[in-house]
Amino acid sequence: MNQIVDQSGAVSADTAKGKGERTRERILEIAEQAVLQKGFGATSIEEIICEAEITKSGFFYHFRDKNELARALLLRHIDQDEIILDQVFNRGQELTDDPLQQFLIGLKMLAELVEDLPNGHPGCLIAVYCYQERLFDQEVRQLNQQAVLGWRDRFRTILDRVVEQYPPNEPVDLDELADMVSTVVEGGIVMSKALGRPQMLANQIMLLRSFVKLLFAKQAG
Amino acid sequence: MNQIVDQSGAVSADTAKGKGERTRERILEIAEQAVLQKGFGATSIEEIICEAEITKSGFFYHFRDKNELARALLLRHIDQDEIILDQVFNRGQELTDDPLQQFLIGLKMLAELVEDLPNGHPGCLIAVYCYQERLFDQEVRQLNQQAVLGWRDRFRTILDRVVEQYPPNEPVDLDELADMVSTVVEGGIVMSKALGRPQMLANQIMLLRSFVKLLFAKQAG
DNA sequence: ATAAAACTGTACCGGCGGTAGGGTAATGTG
DNA sequence: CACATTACCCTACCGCCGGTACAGTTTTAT
Repeated sequence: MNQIVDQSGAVSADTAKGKGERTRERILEIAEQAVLQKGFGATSIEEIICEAEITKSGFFYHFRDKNELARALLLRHIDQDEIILDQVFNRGQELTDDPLQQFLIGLKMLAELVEDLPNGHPGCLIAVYCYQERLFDQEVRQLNQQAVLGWRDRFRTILDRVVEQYPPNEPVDLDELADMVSTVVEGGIVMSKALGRPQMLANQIMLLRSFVKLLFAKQAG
Repeated sequence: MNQIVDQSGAVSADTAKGKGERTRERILEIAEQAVLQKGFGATSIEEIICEAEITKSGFFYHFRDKNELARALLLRHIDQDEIILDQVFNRGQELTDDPLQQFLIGLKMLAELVEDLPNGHPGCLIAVYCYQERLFDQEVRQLNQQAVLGWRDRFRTILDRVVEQYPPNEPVDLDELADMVSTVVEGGIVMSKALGRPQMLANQIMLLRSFVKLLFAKQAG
C-alpha cells in the first residue's frame, strides 16, 4: 500500500520546496525502496548516500541516526497509504449509494490496484518494522500501532454504514472484520513475496470480498 | 506456528543425540528466539554464542556462515509447523466424519492454540525471510516457497473433501482458499505484533472460520 | 552582501561477519 | 585402554558498517 504516486505526486510537489527538503525526500525515496526489498537492517547508509549522491555527513545532517530515518519513512508511508485508500474507497461513493456495494467496489479496486504493480507489491513497512521490533524506539513502534488503528477506523466507519442496511448472516465483531482488511493485505503481501507471485495479493483481497458479500448479502429466496 | 513444543518435545528428544547435535540444537533454539524477535540481520552471532556459552569458532564449526544458520532455522521451523498442524487438523477427524466440521474444528483449535501462547505468537520465519530477501541465497528462498506450498497442499486436500459434500455458495478457487489460511495467519501475526495484542491472531483465524462456514453451509430454509 | 542552510572531507571508533590456523578436550568405537 | 574423530577453544586479523567529531566550503534565500 504505497509507492504508487511516487513519480507523479511526490516529485511535482517537490518543486516548490527548498533544496534541503528535496534532498531529504530523495533520501527517503531511495531508502524506502531498499528497506522494502531487503529489510531495514540490511539497508546500509552507505548504499543510500551512494545512490543519492551525497556524503555521509550529508546524510547525518538530515537524520540524527538510522532510527530517525525509520521514523521519517514510516510517516511518509502512512501519508501515502492514506491518499491511496481515500481515492479507492471514495470512488465507490460516486457509483452507488448502497454502502455494501461501495465497500465491495472499493475492495475490488484495491485488488486491481495491487495487481497492476509491475514487480509485485513492494511490501509494507509496518510488517518490516513488526519483525524488527528491537531495532526501533518506542516512538516508532507507537507510530506503527497508530497506522494500523487508522486502517481499522477507516473500515469500521464503512462497515457501520453497511450493517445499517444489511444485517450480517453470522454474528461478527465489526472491529475484527475491519482489521481483516489489514490482515489480508499484510498476509497477502507475505504470500506474494514468498511465492514470487504478485497476483496472489489481489486474489486474496478478492476472496475477502467474497466473504464480505456472503456475510451481508440477503439470503436468496 | 512454531515454538510450541520447544520445552517438552525438542529437549527430551535431544537426550539420545550426540553432543555436537545437542549444541547445534541449542544454537538453533537461541537463534530462532532472537530472529523472531528482532529480525535476522539484527541478530548477531556474538549474542547467540554468548547465550549458548560457546565461542565464535564453535559456532562456525556448526555453520559455515549466517546463511547456513538461516537455512537450518527454516528447516526446523517447517518441521515443527508440520507436527503442530498434523496434531490440530487430525484431531478433528476423531470427533466427526463430516469434512466441513473437521475443518471448522481444526480452525478453532488453531485459534485456541495461538491464543494460549503467553507472550503472543513469536512470529513466522517465512515472513521474516520474505522481508529480507536479498540477505539469503536462492536455496533459502526456495525452501521458503516450499513451506508455503506445503500449507496449500495440506488445506487443499481438506477442502477437496469438503466440496464433495458441500457445494460452495460462491464460486471460489480452492487453492486460493487454501492459501487464505496462510494469509490470515501471516497477516494476523503482523497485526498482533503491531498492536501488541496477541489475541488478534486468534480472532482473525476465527473470522476466517466464519467465512468457511458461510461459504459451505447449506442455506437456511 | 551576508547570514543561514546545506552540505563536503577527513579521520576516527567500536561492533560485527567472517577467515586462518594451531591447539586441546571430550567422545564414541574397536 | 588406545585412538581417531568429533567438537570444540584461543588468538589474531580483515573489511564493512553505524556513528561521532569537527573544521571547511558551497549554495541558497533575503
